[in-house]
Amino acid sequence: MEIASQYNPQETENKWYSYWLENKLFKSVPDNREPYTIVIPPPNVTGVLHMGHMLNNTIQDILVRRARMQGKNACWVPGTDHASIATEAKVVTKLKSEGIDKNNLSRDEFMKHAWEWKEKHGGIILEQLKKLGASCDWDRTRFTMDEELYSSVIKVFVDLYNKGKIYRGIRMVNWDPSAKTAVSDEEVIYKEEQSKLYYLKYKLENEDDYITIATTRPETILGDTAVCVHPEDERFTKLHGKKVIVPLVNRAVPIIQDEYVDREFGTGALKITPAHDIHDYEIGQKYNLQSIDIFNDDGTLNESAELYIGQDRFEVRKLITKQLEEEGYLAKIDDYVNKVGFSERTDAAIEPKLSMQWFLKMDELSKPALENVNNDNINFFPKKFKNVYKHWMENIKDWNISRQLWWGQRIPAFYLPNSNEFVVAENIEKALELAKEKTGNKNLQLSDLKQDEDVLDTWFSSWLWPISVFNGINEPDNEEIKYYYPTNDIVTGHDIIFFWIARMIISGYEYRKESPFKNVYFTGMVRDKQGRKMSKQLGNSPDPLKLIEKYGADGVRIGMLLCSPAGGDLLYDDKLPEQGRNFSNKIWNAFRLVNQWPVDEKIPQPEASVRAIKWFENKFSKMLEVLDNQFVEFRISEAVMTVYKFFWDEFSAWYLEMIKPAYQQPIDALTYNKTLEFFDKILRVLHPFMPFITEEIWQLISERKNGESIVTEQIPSISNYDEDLLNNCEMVKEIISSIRNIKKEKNIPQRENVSLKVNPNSENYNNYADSIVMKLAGVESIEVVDNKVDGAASFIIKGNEYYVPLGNLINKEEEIKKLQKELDYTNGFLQSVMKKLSNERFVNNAPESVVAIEKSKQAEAESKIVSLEEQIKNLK
RNA sequence: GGGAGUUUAGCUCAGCUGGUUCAGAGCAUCUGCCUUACAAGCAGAGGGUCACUGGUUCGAAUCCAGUAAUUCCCA
Repeated sequence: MEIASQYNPQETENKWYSYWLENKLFKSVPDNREPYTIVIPPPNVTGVLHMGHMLNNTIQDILVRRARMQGKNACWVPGTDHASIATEAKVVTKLKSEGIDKNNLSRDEFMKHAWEWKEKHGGIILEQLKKLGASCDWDRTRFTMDEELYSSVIKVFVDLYNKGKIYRGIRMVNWDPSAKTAVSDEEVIYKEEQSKLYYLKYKLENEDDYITIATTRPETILGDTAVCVHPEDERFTKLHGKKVIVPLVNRAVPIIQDEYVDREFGTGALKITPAHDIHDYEIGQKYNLQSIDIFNDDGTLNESAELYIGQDRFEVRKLITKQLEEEGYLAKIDDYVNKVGFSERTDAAIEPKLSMQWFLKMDELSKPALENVNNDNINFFPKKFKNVYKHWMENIKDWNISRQLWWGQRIPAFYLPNSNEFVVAENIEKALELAKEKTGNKNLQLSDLKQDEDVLDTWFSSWLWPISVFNGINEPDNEEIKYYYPTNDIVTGHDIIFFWIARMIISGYEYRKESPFKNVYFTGMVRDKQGRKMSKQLGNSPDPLKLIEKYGADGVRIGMLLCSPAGGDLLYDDKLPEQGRNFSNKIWNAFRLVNQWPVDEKIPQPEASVRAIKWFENKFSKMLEVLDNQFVEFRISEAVMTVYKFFWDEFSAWYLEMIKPAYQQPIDALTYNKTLEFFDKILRVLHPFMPFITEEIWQLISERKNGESIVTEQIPSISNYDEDLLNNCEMVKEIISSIRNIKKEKNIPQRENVSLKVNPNSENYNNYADSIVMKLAGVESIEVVDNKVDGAASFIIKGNEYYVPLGNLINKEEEIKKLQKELDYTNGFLQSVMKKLSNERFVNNAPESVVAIEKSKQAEAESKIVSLEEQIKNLK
């Protein structure tokens, strides 16, 4: 069969992915095997695949495929998250483009549009994951608003409410005026902004003097209810107890004193707007100040502002500055850099706002979650995130779980007629019963109850994900949850350690008395070459699907992993998938080589092949051991490098060369079969990393039955290996390289044979692998001698002297120079060893083994010096 | 302002409890090769005062302290 010299991934990848699906190879049902479970971090239903997903899901796929090949019942649960704010924003925008205003729709009508949008666009990202080769059990695909998952969330809300963990209260929240909802602290991104510091003059009441305050937000003066100075600030002592007039609105407000004020900042006098700044709010509480909320939900000014009613806050900033200046209140404007919070979802500037919200009490709930990470019942990789986690958990604040949106799980609180009183129940029928009980009014109707308008924070549903995907909230004793929970590993970016990881652990202990997973693997952020985050604005994020098209999924997977130590950021560069593609090609060509050899059953097995096979078996075992340890420690990028180098160097460059038959000569059957067996084994080790090419070659390497696949083959298991044999082979490799180098220096073609003479001075010498030396180095004879050889290039390995007689090709001058250089180096080395050994304190204090090592270094160096000196003498 | 991390070759990073394997890997660079699996390749080579200063020790990239740079988290 004619096989292309370059591997073409496009042709094979779709073929095998369909084959895997058709044969249900990723399907998992509970049985008596050990389970291995991962739940996917559900990507946003609005999202498309980006580089972060690529990395994250490649790692998960590797873990799952490996577990599957270790005979475990591997289950990778895929799904998506409803992303309330992001999705609602998308739908609103889409409706707008169709001329529909959300405000004119009923809740039900809007939800219909939203579901339509979800059905149409919500599955894109999962389809993209298939291109990457993700071996998810697709039959298990879940969505956080699926009925089962929705009801789980509601059930948990009711339960926590009944346990007294959920309360309603007025709080200063981060208000997103674009989405018109509160967002959590974690969803606010602070960015440095070039802004201005405005110095405004407030006139004292009934006096001609004034006090100057500094603010970055002049529009908020309309909500001012005090001016605050530091009690010990002598500049203002005379003003204590007086009142000032807020400009434009002419409201008289008190001057108060509090140590919160930073005397160095601005003028040392601070305006206080309790309704629109968290610190001002606290001060307002402390001094019983009035709160004047001057903003509407959309960020325009309301009637309480008295001025500029209905205009946007940023527009008002410009207008009011102008007016203040015109009316003589503006002292000056400075340039100023400050941090402004923006909504993660809509990028609108966050407005601190007082509003009625639902909260979850976290202090008690979070205790087991803190403890079990502290005591390593749950392991974080890398370890350093334990600190971050601990710090957050120890200072945990109540979680604002309500969002003023429609898309999401609606809060199951039902208000009594014309009242702020409410009951909480899983459905309105139950709520009605409770309401009747509560009011004693038997005549209440369903229509009398009014459900809370808010929905729950998306994370309030995804924190249940490892449980709810197995329906473990609704049916806590079902077979699936009992079998798959707790899951094994979770893989996610470290940026959602609080959003998601911490909260999943909390809910895990609350609802299953057990952590949702044993290991948490945090990936780094994918950045561009210059270290910048990938973002749409910068346009520095490559399209993953195009990359897969260009380099193959296997190539991209390898590329992502090569430079991604756990938790460390990885700087993406096209060089990476290119390296991965090159590796695919290397594997492909190794297969081509083996595949084209004619086999002759009758010819005997050459000795070199016997030795090579023995060596390779041992080398392979050792590699498996190394790889295993790397997986235990989640050193995935090192594991990739291990298999990469093993295939490229040990298998392709050494083993295949050792057993390669002469050009157009057949290979003996024993060696051939053994080589196919090795190839098969390596493919299985490689499969979790590169699923497509390994399947392609595995299918070609031997006849396979329909439905058979490398996906469900066993990964080779570790066996013992002989370290001495491996060391010996490393020595042989050195000999071969040395001879090749000599040939190169003397311009002797590599395939021209030379003879080799050995003066074996050390017990390390053996002729076990001479046949390999002869074959790979192009040596026609190896002869043991007991003295120096004239007219020869030489080298010393492990105390043994090797000579390649070259007659008049030898340039004595050059040879002496070379030997002298090595002699000088060895002398220096010996001196440093002697320095140690002559130090009494070293000899007395260091462990014996260390001293012994130094002594053997001394002996080796001394004997090397002797033979180098003799060689030089001989040449002269 | 508080806390955590990082600093090793041009780049990205390994170096676990101090002592042959301790100064490494991959990529990049340079040199020579279209050698009958692979130029997406082969054979070689160069490249680091292990951020800086001091300490502990017979011995420090490794432990301790301080300094600097840098990143992240929290306020």
